[in-house]
Amino acid sequence: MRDATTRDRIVEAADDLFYRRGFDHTSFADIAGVVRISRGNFYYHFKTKDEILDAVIDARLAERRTMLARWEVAGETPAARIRCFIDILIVNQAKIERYGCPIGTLSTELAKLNHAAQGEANSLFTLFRTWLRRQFALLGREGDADDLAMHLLVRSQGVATLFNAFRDEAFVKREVDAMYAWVDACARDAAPTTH
Amino acid sequence: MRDATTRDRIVEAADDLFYRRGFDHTSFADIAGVVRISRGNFYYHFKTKDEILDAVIDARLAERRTMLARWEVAGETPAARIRCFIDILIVNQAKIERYGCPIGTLSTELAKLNHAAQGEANSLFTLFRTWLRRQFALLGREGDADDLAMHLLVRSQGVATLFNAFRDEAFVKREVDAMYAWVDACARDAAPTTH
DNA sequence: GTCTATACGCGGATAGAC
DNA sequence: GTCTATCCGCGTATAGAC
Repeated sequence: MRDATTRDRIVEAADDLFYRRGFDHTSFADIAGVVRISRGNFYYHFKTKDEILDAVIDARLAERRTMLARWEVAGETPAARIRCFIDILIVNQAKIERYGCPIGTLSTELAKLNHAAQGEANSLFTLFRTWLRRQFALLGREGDADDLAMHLLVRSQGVATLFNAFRDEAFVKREVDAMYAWVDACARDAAPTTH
Repeated sequence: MRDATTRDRIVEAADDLFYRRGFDHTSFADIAGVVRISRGNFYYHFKTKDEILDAVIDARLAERRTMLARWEVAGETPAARIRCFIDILIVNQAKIERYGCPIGTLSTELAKLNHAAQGEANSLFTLFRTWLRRQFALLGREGDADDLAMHLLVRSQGVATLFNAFRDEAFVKREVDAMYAWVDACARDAAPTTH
């Protein structure tokens, strides 16, 4: 792999700062400080701050798509793959505790800013929604796969928000276990395959 | 009731704007425009913007306490009172669709800003958590009342976040119905009273 | 491609008149 | 108690040298 271009390094730093501090609250000076370039140099790579946001969202989309592809390989059954999704709350525990969910908090912030990129940001949610829907369908829940996908997004978003507020690890563990049990129940309730 | 003081009107306008646009993104000029006072006049009533935030949080706490007291009267059973909480998602549907949950989004924003008032803002969550815990205990679930309270907060927060992103009313209705059913199941699972 | 210098408005905050 | 005038730093963005 070649060295990261300056553009790539800007996007990477912005991604991190937008997550940790929020999009609006992150300044060019903040990003420049991380990337070690001057503020003026920014405008060679991007015309506006909004263009950086678009690039960050694209990068997040690409990264999550790669992650989903990995789960396809790692999970032998649909239930196992859905558990990979639930496990994000454990794997990224430290970051979620401090900064919440990178997708949910960006979506929420852009809604308040009434920002043009709201739709782009929400496509991150849609990526997971669609993927989960397929897993639930494979689980034998074709009829309500999308409802189940949304329900799981609800619970993971809620856990992220409240973990960020209360910072209680035992709480996350309980909720994750409850989600595991719920997925198992979904599988049990599926109409038995007839063949 | 006496006329609202200028201070009250500032707090009321700030409360609304902090909710709709976010705390950081709301300027003194924005609030002054609503209240129809000059920017200079602010500093007679508050020393800093952070003091306005404290006052807004206090106002929200007082308002929610009043609301909970109303529910105590309106709901004949613990289950009915818990349903009052769930119904916020319906009653405030239009606002949640546009701006999310006023408590959750403030908590999330202050965490990113690493703001001193994080604890104050989280006390809004605690208010509901404690109240719900008591209702679940009265329902016969003394043993895990707090876990159940947190679980309901998880689901209402998650629904608010995803409703704000996807703006799908049918989704809210489904999730609210599922929460109703879950509360009923909680009541059924309670150990039967022995006397 | 990266830099320095700079424009220019908006942010919170202060001083002091009325 | 409310106003006007003003300070000053930081925000995005631009111009142009190297």
